[in-house]
Amino acid sequence: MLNLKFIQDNPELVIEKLAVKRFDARAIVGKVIELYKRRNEVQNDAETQKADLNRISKEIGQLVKEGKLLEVSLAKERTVLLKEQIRNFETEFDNIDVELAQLQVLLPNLPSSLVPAGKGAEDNEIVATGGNIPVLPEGAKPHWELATQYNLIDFELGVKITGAGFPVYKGFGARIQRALINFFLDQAREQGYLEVQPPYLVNEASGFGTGQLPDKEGQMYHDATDNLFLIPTAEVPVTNIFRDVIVEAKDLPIKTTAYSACFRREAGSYGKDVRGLNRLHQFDKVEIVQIAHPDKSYDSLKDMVDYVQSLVEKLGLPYRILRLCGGDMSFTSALTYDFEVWSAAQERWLEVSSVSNFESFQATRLKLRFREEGRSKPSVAHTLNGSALALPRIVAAILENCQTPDGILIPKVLVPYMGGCEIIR
RNA sequence: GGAGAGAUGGCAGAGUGGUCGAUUGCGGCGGUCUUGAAAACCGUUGUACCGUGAGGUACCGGGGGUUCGAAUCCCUCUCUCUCCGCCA
Repeated sequence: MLNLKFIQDNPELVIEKLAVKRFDARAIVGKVIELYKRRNEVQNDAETQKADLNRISKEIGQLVKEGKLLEVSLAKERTVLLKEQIRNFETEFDNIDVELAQLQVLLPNLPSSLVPAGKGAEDNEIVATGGNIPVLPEGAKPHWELATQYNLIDFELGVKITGAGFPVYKGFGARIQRALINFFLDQAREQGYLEVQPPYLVNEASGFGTGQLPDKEGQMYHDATDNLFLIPTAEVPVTNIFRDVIVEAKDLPIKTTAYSACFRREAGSYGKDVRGLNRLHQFDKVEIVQIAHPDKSYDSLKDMVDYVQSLVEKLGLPYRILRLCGGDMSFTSALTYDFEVWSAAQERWLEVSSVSNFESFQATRLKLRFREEGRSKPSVAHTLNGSALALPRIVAAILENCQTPDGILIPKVLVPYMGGCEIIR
């Protein structure tokens, strides 16, 4: 979320920047400035009177000790009005504070200056492409047919056990999942990421910290009995490791990676978008997260984009990298690069990674700060994260792109992770 | 699920109505000493908000109450730990 003082000092900038995200911030910003000013006035009034009350209280303590009972009761009388005024100011302050907090979470993050204007997916900028689009043999099949033919994934079984969007992976299908997870984690470790295994259920404070709450609870599965949420991405628990934390500047950037299952309700999706592995309620993903110095966070972003690019390169998948336009970006992001791989039988691009710099937007909510050497005050850090990578669509692309009349060719980098299996027959 | 204990500053751990933002120890930082280091000694060491500043206000798990005054008393919620039960 945006800092209130920042909004007050830069109202025009906020309005202008959020217009790129197609968000009209004028009314909210105006209200914020008005309330913020009033809140400061009220705070000043309340604190001045509290200082008086505190002083009188001390005097009373002294007078009691000296046995001057008449003065004591006179002093007590003086506090009656003071206390009432303080109560009034505090009530007003609290009301304004609540109102400000509600307004504050309505404002999206400001997009970076690199973000192109635009409405939706069609306005995203392609900044890089790589790999070769394969020419498929006669009778090439989409991944859901291949998955059934080679007995890799049982969608029907998942429906029986749970419902649509919860496939059961079997045999080499299960194995290629495990191979990808291990490959991704090993690669991340070599890049200096610390591997962690986070909880899959998070509390409300964590959901708020990374921006899923209060607005997007519809995206997450919720356990009402204990008021816990199934994570939609490891980003939530991993980033919340750093909630209410002050780190040392010399330790930045802090690089963390985690594999987790991810759970998304995906209400409202239908049709070809949810066919096969295209969109699931439960899927596997390896996530990378960085905590960075504000001056260096765009270096971190580049580092992460380069790294994700190296993964799709190593897997030999045709890909492109998009810089998302204002209209297609998430609420919390300042700059996002999406990675898409070519799904040769479906003949469409599938998003497999989204790498974002949130700048101070999450960190402000998280109260994640860093301290420079010496005795300077702590300041708010920057957070970034990215998928590296999400599995299902990678599996879909491998099945489709690597199909041959003899079977599915396993990408070379995965063969050691598949017990030497080079082709699924 | 049953029973009990507890929540205080980076950590450990005092404090049971007034001068307590909070004794002390450890850790951290600065200094003296030393060829250097250790030890010893001295000093320093939370966060947020308001204020140009001096300074002020708040925070002892969260919320509410009693009181001129609450870390301290009362109510309530949450969480943690221990023991028993169950169990991967």
